[in-house]
Amino acid sequence: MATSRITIKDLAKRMNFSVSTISRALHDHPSIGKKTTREVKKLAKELGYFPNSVASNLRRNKTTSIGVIVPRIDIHFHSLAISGIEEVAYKSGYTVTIYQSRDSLEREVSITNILQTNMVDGIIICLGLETKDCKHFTRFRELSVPLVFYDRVSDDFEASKVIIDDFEAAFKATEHLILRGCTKIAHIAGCQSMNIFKARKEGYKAALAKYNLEINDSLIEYTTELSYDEGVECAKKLLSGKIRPDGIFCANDYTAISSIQVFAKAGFHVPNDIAVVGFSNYPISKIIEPTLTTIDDQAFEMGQTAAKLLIRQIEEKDHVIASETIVIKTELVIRDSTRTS
Amino acid sequence: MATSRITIKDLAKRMNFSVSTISRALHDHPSIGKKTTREVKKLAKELGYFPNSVASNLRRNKTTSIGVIVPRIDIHFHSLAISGIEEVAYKSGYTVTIYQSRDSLEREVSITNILQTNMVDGIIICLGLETKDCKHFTRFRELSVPLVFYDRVSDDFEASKVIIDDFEAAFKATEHLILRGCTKIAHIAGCQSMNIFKARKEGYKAALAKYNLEINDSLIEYTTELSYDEGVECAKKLLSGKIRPDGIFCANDYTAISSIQVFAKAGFHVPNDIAVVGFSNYPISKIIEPTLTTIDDQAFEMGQTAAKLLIRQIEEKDHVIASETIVIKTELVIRDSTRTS
DNA sequence: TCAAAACAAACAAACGTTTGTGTAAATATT
DNA sequence: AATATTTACACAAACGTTTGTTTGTTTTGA
Repeated sequence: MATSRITIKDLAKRMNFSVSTISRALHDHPSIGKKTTREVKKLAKELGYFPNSVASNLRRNKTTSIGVIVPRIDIHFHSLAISGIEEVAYKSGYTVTIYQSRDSLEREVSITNILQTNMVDGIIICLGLETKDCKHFTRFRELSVPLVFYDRVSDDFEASKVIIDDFEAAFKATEHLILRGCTKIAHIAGCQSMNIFKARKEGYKAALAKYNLEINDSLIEYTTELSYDEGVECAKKLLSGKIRPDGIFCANDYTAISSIQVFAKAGFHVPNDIAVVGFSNYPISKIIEPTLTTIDDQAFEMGQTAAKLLIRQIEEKDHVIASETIVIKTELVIRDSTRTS
Repeated sequence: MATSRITIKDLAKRMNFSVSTISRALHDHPSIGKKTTREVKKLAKELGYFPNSVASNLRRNKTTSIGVIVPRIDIHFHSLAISGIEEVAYKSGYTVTIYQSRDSLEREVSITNILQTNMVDGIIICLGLETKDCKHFTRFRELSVPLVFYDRVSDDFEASKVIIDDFEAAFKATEHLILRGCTKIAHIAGCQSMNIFKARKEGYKAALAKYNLEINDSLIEYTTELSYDEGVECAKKLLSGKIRPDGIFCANDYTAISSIQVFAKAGFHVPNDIAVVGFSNYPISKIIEPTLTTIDDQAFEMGQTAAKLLIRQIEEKDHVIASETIVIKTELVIRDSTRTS
């Protein structure tokens, strides 16, 4: 038998107070007597009263919940980011509801519909691969629901963003290879319709340029999704190409690992014959042998920052919100795949 | 300037209908004329009406949302499970809000408070390490909010559960080592206060017993959290122990990988000198060299099953709900770490 | 001692839906 | 043609809060 939930009304009836008095007492409103407040709270605890946030939300027109749209949550980068989001949301009293777009535009749009009826106070988004156009997000602007994009953002859409400087990170990574003596540095690139992967390639090129190394298109291999298997293919091409590289900067860790393995299997020593740098600092990168030098993309911190930014915008809603772009500092983590042994 | 949200009232005013007519029209209620229904829907679309689910939730006393409590979402097992949960929830029109207990009992309890005020329709839980006692969940039973536990469950608490047969999986894994010729099989075990890790150890022992192999306690190493580093320690102990094992069954993939690496570095060939089986089938296990034989723990499917079970219970709420325990089939994924080359 | 101020609580409306009931008009039944 | 039935809609209450306003009582200040 379900004992039905106890409400403010129940407390009011039991104590012969009005519901408004109970409500105010529970919120420590100054116009309620000290003694009354104490007793109301006591009884509330005794009876196991919990506020019904649905009712409260309706009345206050606020849900203290934020929606998060990610391509897939089982990708480590995103689960880490969500972890960061949840962490600051929890501490600020917000609730996090998650949605996977699975890189489908249709689903992303459908999620925006759901979010609109669900009345979240703000939304954090990492765009799906198919999304070229953010018009399905404009309505939130009209409804003054703040948005914060992270990692995969749209240049054309004005909103707050949390990103890393992919260009600078790639530059740093490539420069690291150069400084350790590599002169023929290859690049395994990600899908070029995504800004972040384009930026990584540009950073790579810029580093070569700075040190007067030739930029050779035959040393750049393209993938569509930076999978391990694609990495193997790319590495094999590099292995059998005209120019044998002595260093590779890969746009993620998976392709970096395939590269290491392909070259190692072909008899090359990593890093002595060929040094490899990845991107993301996935857990695997410190376990693989040799351990992988990589760029830490600060997923957790990105999530935290996005959430902080969003909550600030939610709570400053009366003020005009200036879109803000925060660039998170990345870190080059040097490990054995570039460390001369 | 925020154009304020349009409501049923607005539609009613514009069309000179009562709000009840609008509401019923939007829901295709038979007592509303075909023409009216059509026109209401048309105007609703034109004006960009979206239902306010908070109001609807309050009235219907139903939120079509489910809460998920996991220790940490950035653990691959959990992010995969959540992905499965989100997948079926999405298709059934439910929303998923996530909470991380971070293996803290205090936080787990605090989350139950939040969930109680947030009025979710049901909860999916993977218990934190500190949780020995589930009394903070009993109130949901009284409130008739269905619960489904997965993976880390409590034997003492009656509720629906989705688990794998850890005993059987461990048995299978160990048997696999035996059948390939291993006779001195070690085990790297997880925290024995958790059922699942205890079961894995028991399954290991049972397999040895079945094949009349000696169960030797000096071949069992214990860890507290099955970390990579702990795995290295355990493997080193096994390496320098009296009895040199020729096979290891590890309670997870990380410790399996450390074992492989420690033994390989000591000059042993994997799998010829020592075969290794892990547990979980983490992404890394098919990338590491040699690739790792392991038990696939079906995280995604567990999540899906938990969500299906929960939603069924939510929607059959008038009926008496029988607690149900579903055991997901695991799979032994045979790879190079046990495949004689 | 009396008005003014401060205190403590009640009243009532509102948030946007959903839904049981009531009621005219239109249609069907005889 | 009178009654019964159906159709199509309106009315109003309710869900559990929050909050502006009002009311009654007590305390303060001169």
